[in-house]
Amino acid sequence: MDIYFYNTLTKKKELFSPIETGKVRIYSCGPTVYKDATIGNMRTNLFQDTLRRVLRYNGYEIKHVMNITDVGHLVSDGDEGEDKMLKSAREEHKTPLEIAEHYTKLFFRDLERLNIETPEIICKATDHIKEMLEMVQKIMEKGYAYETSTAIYFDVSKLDEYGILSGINLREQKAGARVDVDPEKRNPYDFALWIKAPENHLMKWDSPWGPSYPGWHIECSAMSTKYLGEVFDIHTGGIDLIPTHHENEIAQSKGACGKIPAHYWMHGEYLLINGGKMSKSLGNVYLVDDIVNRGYDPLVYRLFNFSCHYKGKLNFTWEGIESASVSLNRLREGYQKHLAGTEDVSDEIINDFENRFHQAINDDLNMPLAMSVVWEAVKHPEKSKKIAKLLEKFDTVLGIKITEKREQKEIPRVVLELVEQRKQARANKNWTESDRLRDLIKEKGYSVKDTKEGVEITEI
RNA sequence: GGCGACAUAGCCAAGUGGUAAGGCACGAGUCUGCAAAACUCUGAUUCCCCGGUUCGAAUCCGGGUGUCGCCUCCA
Repeated sequence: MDIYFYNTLTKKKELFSPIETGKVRIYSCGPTVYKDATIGNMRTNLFQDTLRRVLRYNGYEIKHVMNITDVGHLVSDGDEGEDKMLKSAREEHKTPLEIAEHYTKLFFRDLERLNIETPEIICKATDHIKEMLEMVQKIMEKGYAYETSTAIYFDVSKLDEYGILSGINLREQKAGARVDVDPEKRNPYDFALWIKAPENHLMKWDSPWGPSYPGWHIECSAMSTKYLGEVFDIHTGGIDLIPTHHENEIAQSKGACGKIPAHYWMHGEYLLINGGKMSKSLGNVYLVDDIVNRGYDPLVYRLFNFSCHYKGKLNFTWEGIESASVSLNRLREGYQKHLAGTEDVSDEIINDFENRFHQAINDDLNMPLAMSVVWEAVKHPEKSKKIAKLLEKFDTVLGIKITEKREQKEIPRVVLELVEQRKQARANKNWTESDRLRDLIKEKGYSVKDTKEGVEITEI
């Protein structure tokens, strides 16, 4: 079945056609490991994970590379200010390496909690200084870069179409809108490929230009080339990376080898907080921890993301999370009913569900539409193992662990005793006592439900 | 000033020419001693406004209005 993706490069939905039959090579811009990853970062990772899962559903073999930025990302994209890693290190009284290790660990813990698959290759910027330097030299030799007293800059005026991704036109840009600190820069949009290190700079390497360190963008170009080749299939990232980072990656690749590095550029939209933007500088940031601390299964956040297309703004509210939480529960219970079901469902119905689900995910990852098919299957009146099996197949894309049962944690003996007492009271039809005990159990943090199979005890 | 996105029921949201998916909430019912959970049923003559094209438009065109994002950091 054909797959269509919206391509930021052409601003159109296009038929996906890989370079190599049956294989897809993807590069995703990963985290700068200087602070906690937010649920906004995770939205992008969820989008990328869905992309992987959809491609695999279609039978593709995937080679997915994600970088870890542990050097070179300055506080400002205009190549100004401190390196983010150094700033965090200074603020937290740690070494840059410790900072990187700490936040990398937390990042992968969040990926795991959200059931996001780890890309085949994870690569750190600091492990690829050699490759980066080689690329900078290549760009330099081809005449696309120049040296100043502080850095090696890419000369954007040497490219005929800098800005194709974001649609900016250099001539129409307001002069001076971008304030430059470095007067030696030839054009306002020139960016640093390599930066000469001031004395006492913590992270620096030897280079033809003395002790220095990489600019932010070169790592992605160098590592994607190393692991995926000069041109690969799909490049992904958050929408904010379009105007600077990805534009510059394209510039670098064109400078080094004359080609745009990827055929398809896909970008995930922002997650909003109560209708406005979330940003580290505004301080209205939520972490996966915040969701877990409110007692939600982290996969609730995953399901929440499927309520909207990846290219649309998604508004985060606790009401929305509660809604997703109820949904996740009902999906899982619905699955259990089909699993225990003994009725038969025609292959025609199964194929129709499968077909429509497949069509939805192949249409630029239309998860909201795909979910409507999932719900139809879950709510199908005939309870059948065939549907349970189908839902398991769907879950290879959804990743919400639909087969999971509600966790029965160890219940304290005190609570069990109260439940036993209540059972007695109910047998004696002593409802006042029964209700009193139910309140008491609630105070201990548990709720009781009287089902046909007996009493169900759940932690609140 | 430049670039871009969006506007569909109380909320989230799909749908890009053929007569409005789905989820949550609300309400009614089944079950229950009562609850809770679960299940069943129920909601837009209508898609921001005004024109136009068409047999036919939420969907295309023109013009408004409003919201948001980027061009400072951020996925």
